[in-house]
Amino acid sequence: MPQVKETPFTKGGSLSVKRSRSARGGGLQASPPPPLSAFQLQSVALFIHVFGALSLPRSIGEIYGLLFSTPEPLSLDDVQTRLQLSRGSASEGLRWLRSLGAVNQVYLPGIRKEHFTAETSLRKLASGYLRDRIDPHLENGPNRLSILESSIDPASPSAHFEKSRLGQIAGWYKFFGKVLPLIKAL
Amino acid sequence: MPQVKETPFTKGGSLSVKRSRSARGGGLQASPPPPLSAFQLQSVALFIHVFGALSLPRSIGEIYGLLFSTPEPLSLDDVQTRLQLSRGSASEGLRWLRSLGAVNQVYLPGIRKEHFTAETSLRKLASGYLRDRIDPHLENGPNRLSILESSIDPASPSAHFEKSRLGQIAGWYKFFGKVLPLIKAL
DNA sequence: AAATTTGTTCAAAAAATCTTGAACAAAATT
DNA sequence: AATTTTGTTCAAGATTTTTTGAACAAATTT
Repeated sequence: MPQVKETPFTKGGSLSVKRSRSARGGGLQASPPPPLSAFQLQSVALFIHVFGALSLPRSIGEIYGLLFSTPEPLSLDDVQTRLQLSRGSASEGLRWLRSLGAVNQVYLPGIRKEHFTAETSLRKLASGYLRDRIDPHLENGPNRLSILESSIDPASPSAHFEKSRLGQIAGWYKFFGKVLPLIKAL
Repeated sequence: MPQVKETPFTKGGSLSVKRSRSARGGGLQASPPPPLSAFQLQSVALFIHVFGALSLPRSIGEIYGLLFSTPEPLSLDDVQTRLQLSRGSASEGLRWLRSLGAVNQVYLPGIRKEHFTAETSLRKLASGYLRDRIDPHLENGPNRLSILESSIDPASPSAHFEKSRLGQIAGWYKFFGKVLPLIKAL
Protein backbone atom coordinates (compact mmCIF):
# COMPACT_ATOMS: atom_id res chain seq x y z
CA MET A 1 0.00 0.00 0.00
CA PRO A 2 1.51 3.27 -1.07
CA GLN A 3 1.52 5.62 1.78
CA VAL A 4 2.14 9.28 1.72
CA LYS A 5 3.58 10.59 4.88
CA GLU A 6 2.65 14.01 6.00
CA THR A 7 4.64 16.22 8.23
CA PRO A 8 2.98 17.69 11.32
CA PHE A 9 3.06 21.01 9.66
CA THR A 10 3.71 21.01 6.01
CA LYS A 11 6.28 23.54 5.19
CA GLY A 12 6.14 22.43 1.66
CA GLY A 13 6.60 25.61 -0.31
CA SER A 14 10.17 26.38 0.47
CA LEU A 15 11.77 24.57 -2.47
CA SER A 16 14.96 24.60 -0.54
CA VAL A 17 17.86 23.18 -2.43
CA LYS A 18 18.52 19.81 -0.97
CA ARG A 19 22.09 19.66 0.13
CA SER A 20 23.97 16.52 0.69
CA ARG A 21 23.35 15.20 4.15
CA SER A 22 26.93 15.67 5.06
CA ALA A 23 27.56 18.91 3.27
CA ARG A 24 28.84 21.55 5.58
CA GLY A 25 27.85 25.15 5.64
CA GLY A 26 29.76 27.58 3.50
CA GLY A 27 29.23 25.67 0.29
CA LEU A 28 31.94 23.15 0.98
CA GLN A 29 31.80 19.83 -0.80
CA ALA A 30 31.37 16.63 1.12
CA SER A 31 34.71 15.31 2.28
CA PRO A 32 36.22 12.86 -0.19
CA PRO A 33 35.81 9.17 0.59
CA PRO A 34 38.82 8.20 2.72
CA PRO A 35 40.55 5.23 1.15
CA LEU A 36 41.02 2.04 3.14
CA SER A 37 44.50 0.77 3.86
CA ALA A 38 45.61 -2.59 2.54
CA PHE A 39 45.22 -4.04 6.01
CA GLN A 40 41.71 -2.67 6.30
CA LEU A 41 40.74 -4.01 2.92
CA GLN A 42 42.01 -7.47 3.77
CA SER A 43 40.31 -7.40 7.14
CA VAL A 44 37.00 -6.45 5.62
CA ALA A 45 37.35 -9.26 3.12
CA LEU A 46 38.20 -11.72 5.86
CA PHE A 47 35.24 -10.81 8.04
CA ILE A 48 32.81 -10.80 5.16
CA HIS A 49 33.90 -14.39 4.77
CA VAL A 50 33.71 -15.28 8.45
CA PHE A 51 30.31 -13.73 8.98
CA GLY A 52 29.16 -15.24 5.73
CA ALA A 53 29.96 -18.67 7.17
CA LEU A 54 27.24 -17.89 9.70
CA SER A 55 24.90 -16.73 6.93
CA LEU A 56 25.11 -13.16 8.10
CA PRO A 57 24.78 -10.29 5.64
CA ARG A 58 27.76 -8.90 3.90
CA SER A 59 27.30 -5.43 5.35
CA ILE A 60 27.69 -6.82 8.86
CA GLY A 61 31.02 -8.35 7.95
CA GLU A 62 32.17 -5.15 6.29
CA ILE A 63 31.36 -3.04 9.31
CA TYR A 64 32.97 -5.35 11.81
CA GLY A 65 36.02 -5.76 9.57
CA LEU A 66 36.47 -2.01 9.30
CA LEU A 67 36.17 -1.43 13.02
CA PHE A 68 38.44 -4.36 13.73
CA SER A 69 41.17 -2.98 11.52
CA THR A 70 40.95 0.62 12.63
CA PRO A 71 42.66 1.82 15.80
CA GLU A 72 40.42 4.82 16.41
CA PRO A 73 36.74 4.64 17.19
CA LEU A 74 34.56 5.38 14.18
CA SER A 75 31.22 7.09 13.92
CA LEU A 76 28.20 5.99 11.91
CA ASP A 77 29.15 8.49 9.26
CA ASP A 78 32.74 7.27 9.19
CA VAL A 79 31.52 3.74 8.63
CA GLN A 80 29.06 4.79 6.00
CA THR A 81 31.44 6.87 3.94
CA ARG A 82 34.46 4.59 4.19
CA LEU A 83 32.52 1.50 3.19
CA GLN A 84 30.20 3.36 0.86
CA LEU A 85 27.20 1.80 2.49
CA SER A 86 23.79 3.32 2.67
CA ARG A 87 22.85 5.08 5.83
CA GLY A 88 20.25 2.45 6.62
CA SER A 89 22.64 -0.44 6.27
CA ALA A 90 25.26 1.24 8.39
CA SER A 91 22.76 2.09 11.09
CA GLU A 92 21.12 -1.31 11.23
CA GLY A 93 24.39 -3.15 10.91
CA LEU A 94 25.92 -1.24 13.78
CA ARG A 95 22.83 -1.73 15.85
CA TRP A 96 22.91 -5.46 15.25
CA LEU A 97 26.58 -5.73 16.10
CA ARG A 98 26.07 -3.63 19.21
CA SER A 99 23.17 -5.75 20.39
CA LEU A 100 25.35 -8.79 19.98
CA GLY A 101 28.14 -7.19 21.94
CA ALA A 102 30.50 -7.38 18.97
CA VAL A 103 30.88 -3.63 18.90
CA ASN A 104 31.49 -1.27 21.79
CA GLN A 105 30.22 2.21 22.13
CA VAL A 106 32.85 4.79 22.98
CA TYR A 107 32.00 8.20 24.28
CA LEU A 108 34.51 10.79 23.24
CA PRO A 109 34.42 13.88 25.41
CA GLY A 110 33.22 16.90 23.57
CA ILE A 111 32.16 14.96 20.50
CA ARG A 112 28.54 14.49 19.85
CA LYS A 113 28.52 11.61 17.43
CA GLU A 114 28.56 8.16 18.90
CA HIS A 115 31.70 6.24 18.12
CA PHE A 116 32.33 2.53 17.97
CA THR A 117 35.16 0.04 18.28
CA ALA A 118 35.28 -3.68 17.64
CA GLU A 119 35.05 -6.09 20.54
CA THR A 120 37.77 -8.68 20.07
CA SER A 121 37.29 -10.94 23.05
CA LEU A 122 36.32 -14.30 21.66
CA ARG A 123 34.44 -15.08 24.82
CA LYS A 124 32.25 -12.02 24.48
CA LEU A 125 31.72 -12.52 20.79
CA ALA A 126 30.74 -16.16 21.19
CA SER A 127 28.50 -15.65 24.17
CA GLY A 128 26.74 -12.75 22.50
CA TYR A 129 26.14 -14.80 19.40
CA LEU A 130 24.86 -17.77 21.35
CA ARG A 131 22.65 -15.59 23.47
CA ASP A 132 21.03 -13.78 20.56
CA ARG A 133 20.92 -16.46 17.90
CA ILE A 134 20.84 -19.82 19.64
CA ASP A 135 19.32 -19.44 23.08
CA PRO A 136 15.99 -18.10 21.79
CA HIS A 137 15.49 -21.34 19.93
CA LEU A 138 16.25 -23.41 22.97
CA GLU A 139 13.93 -21.41 25.17
CA ASN A 140 10.91 -22.64 23.27
CA GLY A 141 12.22 -26.13 23.67
CA PRO A 142 10.03 -27.30 26.52
CA ASN A 143 7.01 -25.81 24.84
CA ARG A 144 7.78 -27.46 21.52
CA LEU A 145 8.41 -30.74 23.24
CA SER A 146 5.05 -30.71 24.95
CA ILE A 147 3.30 -29.88 21.71
CA LEU A 148 5.03 -32.81 20.09
CA GLU A 149 4.18 -35.05 23.00
CA SER A 150 0.53 -34.15 22.86
CA SER A 151 0.44 -35.13 19.21
CA ILE A 152 1.08 -38.74 20.18
CA ASP A 153 -1.96 -40.93 20.45
CA PRO A 154 -1.07 -43.49 23.13
CA ALA A 155 -3.49 -45.95 21.60
CA SER A 156 -1.93 -45.85 18.18
CA PRO A 157 0.42 -48.64 17.17
CA SER A 158 3.13 -46.13 16.39
CA ALA A 159 3.01 -44.62 19.86
CA HIS A 160 6.02 -46.57 21.00
CA PHE A 161 8.16 -45.38 18.13
CA GLU A 162 6.98 -41.83 18.53
CA LYS A 163 7.75 -41.80 22.21
CA SER A 164 11.25 -42.97 21.56
CA ARG A 165 11.74 -40.17 19.07
CA LEU A 166 10.38 -37.71 21.56
CA GLY A 167 12.90 -38.96 24.06
CA GLN A 168 15.62 -38.47 21.49
CA ILE A 169 14.77 -34.80 21.06
CA ALA A 170 14.44 -34.30 24.79
CA GLY A 171 17.96 -35.64 25.13
CA TRP A 172 19.24 -33.17 22.55
CA TYR A 173 17.69 -30.22 24.32
CA LYS A 174 19.10 -31.40 27.60
CA PHE A 175 22.55 -31.71 26.11
CA PHE A 176 22.53 -28.24 24.65
CA GLY A 177 21.11 -26.80 27.83
CA LYS A 178 24.17 -28.14 29.61
CA VAL A 179 26.83 -27.48 27.02
CA LEU A 180 25.98 -23.95 25.98
CA PRO A 181 26.65 -22.41 29.39
CA LEU A 182 29.98 -24.17 29.40
CA ILE A 183 30.94 -22.72 26.05
CA LYS A 184 29.88 -19.28 27.17
CA ALA A 185 32.10 -19.59 30.20
CA LEU A 186 34.90 -20.84 27.94
CA MET B 1 2.98 -22.79 12.09
CA PRO B 2 4.81 -23.36 8.87
CA GLN B 3 2.56 -25.49 6.85
CA VAL B 4 1.70 -26.59 3.42
CA LYS B 5 2.69 -24.37 0.61
CA GLU B 6 0.17 -23.28 -1.94
CA THR B 7 1.16 -23.03 -5.53
CA PRO B 8 0.74 -19.45 -6.70
CA PHE B 9 -1.23 -20.46 -9.71
CA THR B 10 -2.91 -23.78 -9.58
CA LYS B 11 -4.22 -23.69 -13.04
CA GLY B 12 -4.07 -26.46 -15.51
CA GLY B 13 -7.66 -27.41 -14.93
CA SER B 14 -9.32 -30.42 -16.33
CA LEU B 15 -7.58 -30.36 -19.67
CA SER B 16 -4.31 -31.04 -17.99
CA VAL B 17 -3.61 -34.48 -19.35
CA LYS B 18 -0.28 -34.38 -17.65
CA ARG B 19 -0.14 -37.41 -15.48
CA SER B 20 1.82 -37.62 -12.36
CA ARG B 21 5.33 -38.89 -12.83
CA SER B 22 4.41 -41.94 -10.84
CA ALA B 23 1.16 -42.68 -12.59
CA ARG B 24 1.02 -46.28 -13.63
CA GLY B 25 -0.05 -47.57 -16.96
CA GLY B 26 -3.66 -48.47 -17.52
CA GLY B 27 -4.96 -44.96 -16.94
CA LEU B 28 -4.73 -45.14 -13.21
CA GLN B 29 -4.70 -41.93 -11.28
CA ALA B 30 -1.71 -40.96 -9.23
CA SER B 31 -2.01 -42.35 -5.75
CA PRO B 32 -3.66 -39.85 -3.43
CA PRO B 33 -1.32 -37.80 -1.27
CA PRO B 34 -0.90 -39.78 1.95
CA PRO B 35 -1.78 -37.54 4.87
CA LEU B 36 0.77 -36.92 7.59
CA SER B 37 -0.02 -37.94 11.14
CA ALA B 38 -0.21 -35.33 13.86
CA PHE B 39 3.16 -36.44 15.12
CA GLN B 40 4.69 -36.14 11.68
CA LEU B 41 3.20 -32.70 11.17
CA GLN B 42 4.59 -31.48 14.46
CA SER B 43 7.97 -33.03 13.76
CA VAL B 44 8.20 -31.39 10.39
CA ALA B 45 7.29 -28.06 11.97
CA LEU B 46 9.90 -28.53 14.67
CA PHE B 47 12.70 -29.35 12.28
CA ILE B 48 11.85 -26.57 9.89
CA HIS B 49 12.43 -24.38 12.91
CA VAL B 50 15.63 -26.06 14.03
CA PHE B 51 17.21 -26.09 10.60
CA GLY B 52 16.00 -22.55 10.08
CA ALA B 53 18.03 -21.54 13.13
CA LEU B 54 21.04 -22.58 11.09
CA SER B 55 19.76 -20.65 8.06
CA LEU B 56 19.07 -23.83 6.16
CA PRO B 57 16.26 -24.03 3.64
CA ARG B 58 12.81 -25.00 4.64
CA SER B 59 12.73 -28.04 2.41
CA ILE B 60 15.70 -29.54 4.23
CA GLY B 61 13.87 -29.24 7.53
CA GLU B 62 10.75 -30.74 6.04
CA ILE B 63 12.54 -33.75 4.68
CA TYR B 64 14.49 -34.46 7.83
CA GLY B 65 11.38 -33.96 9.95
CA LEU B 66 9.42 -36.43 7.88
CA LEU B 67 12.11 -39.09 7.99
CA PHE B 68 12.63 -38.51 11.67
CA SER B 69 8.97 -39.08 12.45
CA THR B 70 8.45 -42.08 10.21
CA PRO B 71 9.39 -45.58 11.33
CA GLU B 72 9.82 -47.05 7.87
CA PRO B 73 12.44 -45.98 5.36
CA LEU B 74 11.04 -43.69 2.70
CA SER B 75 11.93 -43.34 -0.95
CA LEU B 76 12.48 -40.15 -2.90
CA ASP B 77 8.98 -40.45 -4.26
CA ASP B 78 7.53 -41.01 -0.81
CA VAL B 79 9.20 -37.86 0.40
CA GLN B 80 8.12 -35.89 -2.60
CA THR B 81 4.47 -36.86 -2.51
CA ARG B 82 3.99 -36.71 1.23
CA LEU B 83 5.53 -33.27 1.54
CA GLN B 84 4.28 -32.08 -1.82
CA LEU B 85 7.73 -30.95 -2.78
CA SER B 86 9.04 -30.70 -6.27
CA ARG B 87 11.17 -33.53 -7.51
CA GLY B 88 14.21 -31.31 -7.65
CA SER B 89 13.86 -30.10 -4.09
CA ALA B 90 13.36 -33.60 -2.78
CA SER B 91 16.35 -34.92 -4.69
CA GLU B 92 18.72 -32.12 -3.76
CA GLY B 93 17.49 -31.96 -0.20
CA LEU B 94 18.04 -35.67 0.30
CA ARG B 95 21.42 -35.46 -1.32
CA TRP B 96 22.45 -32.64 0.98
CA LEU B 97 21.24 -34.46 4.07
CA ARG B 98 22.97 -37.61 2.95
CA SER B 99 26.26 -35.83 2.33
CA LEU B 100 26.01 -34.40 5.82
CA GLY B 101 25.35 -37.82 7.26
CA ALA B 102 21.96 -36.75 8.61
CA VAL B 103 20.18 -39.33 6.50
CA ASN B 104 21.06 -42.97 6.01
CA GLN B 105 20.56 -44.98 2.92
CA VAL B 106 18.75 -48.26 3.42
CA TYR B 107 18.77 -50.99 0.87
CA LEU B 108 15.61 -53.03 0.95
CA PRO B 109 15.98 -56.44 -0.61
CA GLY B 110 14.02 -56.78 -3.79
CA ILE B 111 13.10 -53.12 -3.95
CA ARG B 112 14.70 -50.99 -6.56
CA LYS B 113 14.11 -47.53 -5.16
CA GLU B 114 16.61 -46.20 -2.70
CA HIS B 115 15.16 -45.65 0.72
CA PHE B 116 16.21 -43.36 3.52
CA THR B 117 15.96 -43.02 7.27
CA ALA B 118 16.93 -40.23 9.61
CA GLU B 119 20.20 -40.40 11.49
CA THR B 120 19.47 -39.46 15.08
CA SER B 121 22.85 -39.70 16.71
CA LEU B 122 23.68 -36.20 17.86
CA ARG B 123 27.35 -36.95 17.53
CA LYS B 124 27.03 -37.88 13.89
CA LEU B 125 24.75 -34.98 13.11
CA ALA B 126 27.03 -32.46 14.76
CA SER B 127 30.24 -33.79 13.32
CA GLY B 128 28.76 -33.92 9.84
CA TYR B 129 27.59 -30.36 10.11
CA LEU B 130 30.90 -29.13 11.41
CA ARG B 131 32.80 -31.03 8.77
CA ASP B 132 30.75 -29.73 5.86
CA ARG B 133 29.89 -26.23 6.97
CA ILE B 134 32.57 -25.07 9.38
CA ASP B 135 35.81 -26.89 8.63
CA PRO B 136 36.07 -25.61 5.06
CA HIS B 137 36.23 -22.08 6.40
CA LEU B 138 38.93 -22.95 8.85
CA GLU B 139 41.01 -24.73 6.27
CA ASN B 140 41.72 -21.49 4.45
CA GLY B 141 42.72 -19.97 7.74
CA PRO B 142 46.50 -20.12 7.39
CA ASN B 143 46.26 -18.81 3.88
CA ARG B 144 44.02 -15.92 4.88
CA LEU B 145 46.26 -15.11 7.77
CA SER B 146 49.31 -14.86 5.58
CA ILE B 147 47.49 -12.61 3.14
CA LEU B 148 46.52 -10.37 6.00
CA GLU B 149 50.02 -10.39 7.34
CA SER B 150 51.52 -9.40 4.03
CA SER B 151 49.21 -6.41 3.91
CA ILE B 152 51.02 -4.90 6.87
CA ASP B 153 53.70 -2.38 6.06
CA PRO B 154 56.25 -2.76 8.88
CA ALA B 155 57.39 0.81 8.37
CA SER B 156 53.93 2.29 8.83
CA PRO B 157 53.03 3.80 12.19
CA SER B 158 50.01 1.52 12.44
CA ALA B 159 52.09 -1.61 12.01
CA HIS B 160 52.14 -2.28 15.72
CA PHE B 161 48.37 -2.12 16.03
CA GLU B 162 47.88 -4.22 12.94
CA LYS B 163 50.24 -6.90 14.17
CA SER B 164 48.35 -7.14 17.42
CA ARG B 165 45.11 -7.60 15.51
CA LEU B 166 46.73 -10.23 13.38
CA GLY B 167 47.78 -12.04 16.54
CA GLN B 168 44.21 -11.84 17.75
CA ILE B 169 42.88 -13.63 14.71
CA ALA B 170 45.65 -16.20 14.83
CA GLY B 171 44.56 -16.97 18.38
CA TRP B 172 40.98 -17.47 17.26
CA TYR B 173 41.94 -19.90 14.55
CA LYS B 174 44.12 -21.78 16.97
CA PHE B 175 41.32 -22.03 19.46
CA PHE B 176 38.84 -23.37 16.94
CA GLY B 177 41.39 -25.76 15.57
CA LYS B 178 41.65 -27.25 19.02
CA VAL B 179 38.05 -27.12 20.11
CA LEU B 180 36.29 -28.43 17.03
CA PRO B 181 37.87 -31.88 17.17
CA LEU B 182 36.82 -32.08 20.81
CA ILE B 183 33.23 -31.28 19.96
CA LYS B 184 33.23 -33.84 17.20
CA ALA B 185 34.47 -36.46 19.61
CA LEU B 186 31.80 -35.31 22.08
C1' DA C 1 16.87 -53.34 -27.68
C1' DA C 2 12.79 -50.83 -26.65
C1' DA C 3 10.21 -49.21 -22.93
C1' DT C 4 9.91 -48.08 -18.20
C1' DT C 5 11.46 -46.71 -13.85
C1' DT C 6 14.48 -44.05 -11.03
C1' DG C 7 17.42 -40.29 -9.91
C1' DT C 8 19.99 -35.90 -11.12
C1' DT C 9 20.67 -31.43 -13.10
C1' DC C 10 19.87 -26.79 -14.17
C1' DA C 11 17.51 -22.70 -16.29
C1' DA C 12 13.77 -20.01 -15.14
C1' DA C 13 10.25 -18.59 -11.77
C1' DA C 14 9.15 -17.57 -7.12
C1' DA C 15 10.28 -16.35 -2.62
C1' DA C 16 13.18 -14.59 0.85
C1' DT C 17 16.53 -11.43 2.18
C1' DC C 18 19.30 -7.34 1.97
C1' DT C 19 20.13 -2.56 0.62
C1' DT C 20 18.90 1.93 -0.40
C1' DG C 21 17.24 6.45 0.39
C1' DA C 22 14.25 9.64 2.04
C1' DA C 23 11.00 10.74 5.81
C1' DC C 24 10.90 10.96 10.53
C1' DA C 25 12.27 11.77 15.36
C1' DA C 26 15.33 13.21 18.90
C1' DA C 27 18.95 15.92 20.63
C1' DA C 28 21.95 19.79 20.41
C1' DT C 29 23.14 24.20 18.78
C1' DT C 30 22.36 28.88 17.27
C1' DA D 1 12.03 28.43 19.01
C1' DA D 2 14.09 27.74 14.74
C1' DT D 3 17.76 25.33 12.64
C1' DT D 4 21.11 21.90 12.28
C1' DT D 5 23.05 17.60 13.38
C1' DT D 6 22.59 12.85 14.39
C1' DG D 7 20.41 8.44 14.36
C1' DT D 8 16.41 5.26 13.15
C1' DT D 9 12.82 3.31 10.41
C1' DC D 10 10.65 1.25 6.62
C1' DA D 11 8.64 0.91 1.80
C1' DA D 12 10.42 0.03 -2.53
C1' DG D 13 14.02 -1.67 -5.28
C1' DA D 14 17.96 -4.85 -5.88
C1' DT D 15 20.05 -9.03 -5.00
C1' DT D 16 20.47 -13.68 -3.49
C1' DT D 17 18.61 -18.02 -2.46
C1' DT D 18 15.24 -21.57 -3.06
C1' DT D 19 11.95 -24.07 -5.64
C1' DT D 20 10.02 -25.87 -9.62
C1' DG D 21 9.60 -28.70 -13.60
C1' DA D 22 11.09 -30.63 -17.58
C1' DA D 23 15.10 -32.60 -20.01
C1' DC D 24 18.52 -35.84 -19.42
C1' DA D 25 21.09 -40.03 -18.04
C1' DA D 26 21.49 -44.45 -15.88
C1' DA D 27 19.69 -48.67 -14.48
C1' DT D 28 16.20 -52.20 -14.85
C1' DT D 29 12.58 -54.69 -16.86
C1' DT D 30 9.86 -56.46 -20.68
